[in-house]
Amino acid sequence: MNKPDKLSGISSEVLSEIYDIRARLKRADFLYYVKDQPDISDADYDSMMRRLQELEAQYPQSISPDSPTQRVGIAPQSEFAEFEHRAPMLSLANAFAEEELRAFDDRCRRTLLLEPDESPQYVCEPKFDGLAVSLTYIDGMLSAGATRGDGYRGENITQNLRTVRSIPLDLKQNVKDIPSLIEVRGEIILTHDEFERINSERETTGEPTFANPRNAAAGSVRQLDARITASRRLTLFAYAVGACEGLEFANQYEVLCTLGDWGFKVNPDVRVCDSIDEVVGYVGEWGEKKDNLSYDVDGMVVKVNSFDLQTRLGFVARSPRWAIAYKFPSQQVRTQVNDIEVNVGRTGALTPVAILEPVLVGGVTVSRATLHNEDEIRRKDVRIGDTVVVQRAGEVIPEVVEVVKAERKGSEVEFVMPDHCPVCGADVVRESGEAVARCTGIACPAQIRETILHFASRAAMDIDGVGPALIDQLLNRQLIRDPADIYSLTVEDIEPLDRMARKSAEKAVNAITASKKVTLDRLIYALGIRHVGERTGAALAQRFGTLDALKAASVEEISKVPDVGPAVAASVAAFFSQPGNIDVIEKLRTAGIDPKVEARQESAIFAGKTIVFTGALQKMTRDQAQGMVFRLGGNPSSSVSGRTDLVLAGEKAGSKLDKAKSLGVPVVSEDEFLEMVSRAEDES
DNA sequence: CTGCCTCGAGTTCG
DNA sequence: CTCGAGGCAG
Repeated sequence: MNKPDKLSGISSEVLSEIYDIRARLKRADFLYYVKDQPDISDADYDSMMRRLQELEAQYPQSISPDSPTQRVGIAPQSEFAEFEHRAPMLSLANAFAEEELRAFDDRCRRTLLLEPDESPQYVCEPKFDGLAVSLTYIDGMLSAGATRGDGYRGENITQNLRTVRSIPLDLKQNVKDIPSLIEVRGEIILTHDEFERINSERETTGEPTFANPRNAAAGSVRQLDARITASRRLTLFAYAVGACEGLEFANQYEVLCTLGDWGFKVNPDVRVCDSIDEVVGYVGEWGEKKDNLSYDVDGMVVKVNSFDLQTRLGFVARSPRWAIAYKFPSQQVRTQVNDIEVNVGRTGALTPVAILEPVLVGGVTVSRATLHNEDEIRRKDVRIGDTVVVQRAGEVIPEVVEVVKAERKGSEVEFVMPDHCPVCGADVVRESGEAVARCTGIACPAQIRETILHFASRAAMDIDGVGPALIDQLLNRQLIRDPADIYSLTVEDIEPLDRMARKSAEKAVNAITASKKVTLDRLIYALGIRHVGERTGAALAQRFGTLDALKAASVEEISKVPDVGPAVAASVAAFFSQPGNIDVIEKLRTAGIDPKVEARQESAIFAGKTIVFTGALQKMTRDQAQGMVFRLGGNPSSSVSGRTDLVLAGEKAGSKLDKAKSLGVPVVSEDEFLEMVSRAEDES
C-alpha cells in the first residue's frame, strides 16, 4: 500500500511518525466506536488528530484514503454517482406472527428433505431500524460505500461512509486471511442519544427536526456535504457479506465472528438456535427487550446458518428462501374517521379513502388511509364517525387496522359506494367477481388527468417538471386534452400560468423535447393500456418492434408474448380499436415520436448464445456490454453453467472465471470481446 | 382446478 | 406497501 516513489521528499522520521499516529488513532477509534471501551482521553485523541493533520498538510503526498483524517469529511459533491453492487442486496420476506415463523421452518425442512426430528441451525439477530449499506474492501482497504438502492444499484456515498467511525478504513490483519475483494453489508443507525442531540441542535438553529432516528440516519448519510455527515455520529453494524473473492465462509455465524475480528461492530445479541422453538422463544424475549435499548429495533432476522443449506434452499423472486424477517407489531394509535372520500384513478377505479383526524404515528402525522375497496370497508365495518386503530403498514403506509366498536355512539354513517362518478357523473359499475367499482365515463376528467400524469411520469416518458400542478392548470385552460397535446406546448403557453416563471417553463419544454427520444417499451407503458405495466410494455416492445406492428396485431398474435394471456391481449387490442387512442398515436408520430426496437440480428455472432460477464469492466458499463450482446442475438446471463457459451472476464474476475475454466467455457478479455463486436458490426 | 408467483394499480408523507 | 387478478406449472 506504500508507494515509495510518491513519498520521496519526506524524511523517514516524519513518515514513521505519521504511520505511528495513524495506527494509534485507528486503535482508539476501534476501542471507542466498536468496543465501547476507550483507552485514551478525548483530549489526547484530539491532539494526536491535530498533529496528524499538520503533518499531512505539510506533506500532502503522504495522505492516503485510509488515514483517520479522511473521516472528517471532504468538500461537497454535486450529486451521487450510481454504484452497482457486485452481488445484489436482497430484501427478506416478512413474518408478522409465530405461525409464519413456523411455516418458514416447515418450508425449509421440506425443501431440504429433513426428517421430522431434524432441524437446520438458525442464526437469530435483532434487526436494527436504519438503512442498509454495502462497503467494498479491496485487499483489505475500504474502497467504496453505497446505499442499498433497488438492491442492484445504489448511490455511491463513499465519502460519507468514511466519516463513520465504526467503519474500519482497513481490515485488521493477522486475524484471518484478508480476501482480495469483499462486500460487507451492514445497517447504519443513530442511537437515541445522538438522535436527541441532533434534533435539539436543529431546534435551536430553527431547522426542522427529524421524525425518527431512521429518517435522521438516512438524511445524514445522503448529505452531499460529507462534513455534515461527519458531525452526526452514525454507527454501523455489519451483518453479512456480499461478493467475496479469495475467502470462503461455511456459515452465517462464522461471517459475523470474522466481521467482528476484522474490526466491525456486530450485533451483540446474535444467537444460534437449534430449532424453530428456540427461535420463537428468542423472538418472544425480544418483544419486550427491544423498547429498553438505546437504538431502534424493528424485528428479528432469522437465517439458516449453513451456507451449504442456503445454497440448496435458493431464492424466490427477490428474496432468499433461507431467511425471514420477523417484524414486531407496529405502533398502533386510535383516531377518528371524519369522512370517507372517493378517488378516481387512471383506469376509472373508485377507491375509498378514510379522512382521519390527524394523529402522530411513529413520528409522522397521518391524516388519510386507503380503504382499498367496498369489500374491505364491509369486512372491517368502517363507518364515518368511527373510532379506529391505525398503524403504518411496514412502517410506511398508513392503514386502518380495526374499528373500536365499543366507542360507537349510533350516529356513525355507513359508507355507500356512489352509483355515479363523483367527478364526471357517469355510471359506476362493478363487474361480477371484481373487487373494484369503476367509472364508465369515456371522457371522465379525473381519468384523463391521471392518464396524462402517468404518461409524463418517471418510468414512462420521464418528463421532468411536468407534474400535477402544471397538468391541472393546462387542463383547466384547455391547453391540453390528451397526453399527445403536451408536444404542442410552447414556453409562451406555460409561462403565464400560476407559479411558472420563464425558467421553469423553459425547463418543462426542454424536458418535453428530450422525452421524444423514448424507447418503445416506455412509450407502450406510457399509453396507459389497462393491464400493461412496465414489464408487459417491455415484453410487447421486444416482440413487435414498433407501435404500428403492435397496433396491427391480432389478439392471437398478442397472446403469444410470454406472460401475456387472453385478458391482457384483449385489453391491448381494445385500446388500439378506440379512434381516440389512434388519434393520440398519430399526434405522437407527428411530434416525431415513433421509436423502434433495434432489430436483433438473428444470424449475428452471438445468436442463441448465452454470455456471462465477470469482473470489473474498464471500457464500458455492464449495461452497454449486455446491450451489445443482445443486439447481436445473444442472451446476457449472470451465472456460469454448462449452458454458458462465452465468458467475458474483466479486471479482478473471481469465482465465475474459475468455474468457466473448469467447465471448459471459452473466456475472452474485454478487448477481444470489443473486437468481436466491431467485426460483427462491420460485416452487417 | 388449484396453488403459486409476478405484475399492475392505487396510495402516504416529507 | 398492499391488494387483487392474470398467467402458468403441476
